[in-house]
Amino acid sequence: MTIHNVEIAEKFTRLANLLEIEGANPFRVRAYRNAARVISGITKNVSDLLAQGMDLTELPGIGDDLAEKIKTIVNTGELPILQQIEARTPAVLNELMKIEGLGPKRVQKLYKKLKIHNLKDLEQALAKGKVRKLAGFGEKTEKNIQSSMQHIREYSQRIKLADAFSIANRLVHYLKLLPEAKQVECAGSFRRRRETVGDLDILISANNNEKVINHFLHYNEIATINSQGSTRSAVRLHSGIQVDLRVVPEESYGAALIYFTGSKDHNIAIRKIGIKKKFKINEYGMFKGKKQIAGKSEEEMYHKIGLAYIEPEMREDRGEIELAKKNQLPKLITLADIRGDLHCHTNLTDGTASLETMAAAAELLGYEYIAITDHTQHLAMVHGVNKKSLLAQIKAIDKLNAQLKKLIVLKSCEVDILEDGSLDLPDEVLKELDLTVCSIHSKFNLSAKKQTERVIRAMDNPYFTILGHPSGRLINERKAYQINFEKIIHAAQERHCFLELNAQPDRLDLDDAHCQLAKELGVKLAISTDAHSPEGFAFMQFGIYQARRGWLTAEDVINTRSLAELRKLIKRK
DNA sequence: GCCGTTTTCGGCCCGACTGTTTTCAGTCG
Repeated sequence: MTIHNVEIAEKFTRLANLLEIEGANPFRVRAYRNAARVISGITKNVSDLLAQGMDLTELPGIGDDLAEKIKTIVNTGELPILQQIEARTPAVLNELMKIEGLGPKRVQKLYKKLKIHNLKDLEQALAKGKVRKLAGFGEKTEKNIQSSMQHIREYSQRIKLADAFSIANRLVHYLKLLPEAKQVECAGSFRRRRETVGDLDILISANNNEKVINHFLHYNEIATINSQGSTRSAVRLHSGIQVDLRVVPEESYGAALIYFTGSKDHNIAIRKIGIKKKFKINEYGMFKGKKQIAGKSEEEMYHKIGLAYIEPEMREDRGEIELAKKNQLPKLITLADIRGDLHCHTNLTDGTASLETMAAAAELLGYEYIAITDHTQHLAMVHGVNKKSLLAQIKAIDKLNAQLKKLIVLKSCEVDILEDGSLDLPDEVLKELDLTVCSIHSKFNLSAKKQTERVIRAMDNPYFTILGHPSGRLINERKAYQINFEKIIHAAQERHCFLELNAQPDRLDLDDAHCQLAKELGVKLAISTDAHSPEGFAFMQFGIYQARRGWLTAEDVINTRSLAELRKLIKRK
């Protein structure tokens, strides 16, 4: 049995929560939390690394003790200290920590005084009015707990980045209407472009706080106001998302932007560098004694502590700070680098627009090329193409290309990878195409071994070009299928194939960590929208964000190339 | 529990807001 990194991380997180509830040394708790984060941030399997003889104490925040505990988990699947603690403190207390306003101290009190073990117990105690009678609790706390529980029941998930975009942009636009608001930005995980967003953190620089906060509180999408002070306020919108607003003076804007963009771990790391240089860093700026020496802009803050400017998408404390020290940060890809889209559908299968309409839309975007990739016959549900209909489409594309002035339409299709790893159309048809996108659309539940072999066998076909949506996950809906990515990426590298970063907002597949792994192992990606309509081409921006989170440069992505270069690059050897 | 160009012991990021207090603990980001 292989133990996966997420399982190790989950054990440490559970241990940290329970220790905290028991009132353990907070720094010990932090050490376990940190270990969970470090482990889950490693793209390679820790059990494999151990088998290769790696010394885990080389990892940041992992000392002799934690290295030993990780080994124990890998070898036995168990963490004895966690079992001991769970024997005396119920594991389900973890659930209670998710409620807003309940931290370790209050959870401990609920458990010890009222024998509350889980959400159900809590609900009953609340109904009987027991909670408000506890010392430190009161009527308002009781109400807050009830409303947070209600919210958890209704919206347990973080929302997708694309959904957050429309909500955030509308709010930012509203806030900018006020002349007193000098600079307005949505910070937090939104600005780091994480694939899902928990809440929105809005930062404003102004010299009239009262007016700004008042304006904010009159936004017509606000459902409830949770807190309001002279520099910050928190509300919940009708859409269910929480918004935290913070107002700072202009001379602090850069410092505050770093602080509120996070991640928390990135901030802790840069504050530590500040401390070494005898500076104090907070959201108001950088201080030497009482004197402010930086704070107006992010660039100034980073430079003052000897770091190159770090793009928000990289601020996860995954090694970016070390690179910034050496001025070796990658130049991240931008939307402007993209010259074409290699995955889109027409109304021949499940798209909504004709070949001609899709081509015209791509031409308007200034693209040099697109690949038309309709589904193949195995996907009968959408009338996937067979040999005959694909050959007809090829003819239509030839005809269209003769008329188009700026764009070239590449002949392609999204070929189903069948269960045995064969492709859904015969080679004699595939050889007529410029490239293929090969994807799994069936048999998601194979074992990791079988699924991996299936894909690698497909790559053995000389007409395989790009592996489409490689993990098959749908964010918040469907988990990735079991597959060994390291093996897949190695196989792609050996066979001169490519992986897709599918830019559909509910896919964003590959994820950031696997983008990084592909780059490390020398495999290039195609960032493609999988557009099913002309509007679908606009999803490219979300693919770019994910790519930036995976540290990709224009060099790492094949559809940043001119058509001639692309043709050379995708030619199988 | 981790870690060291002030350290192998004694630190570990830091400030705002709420609610329950009557000066501050708890929580959050």
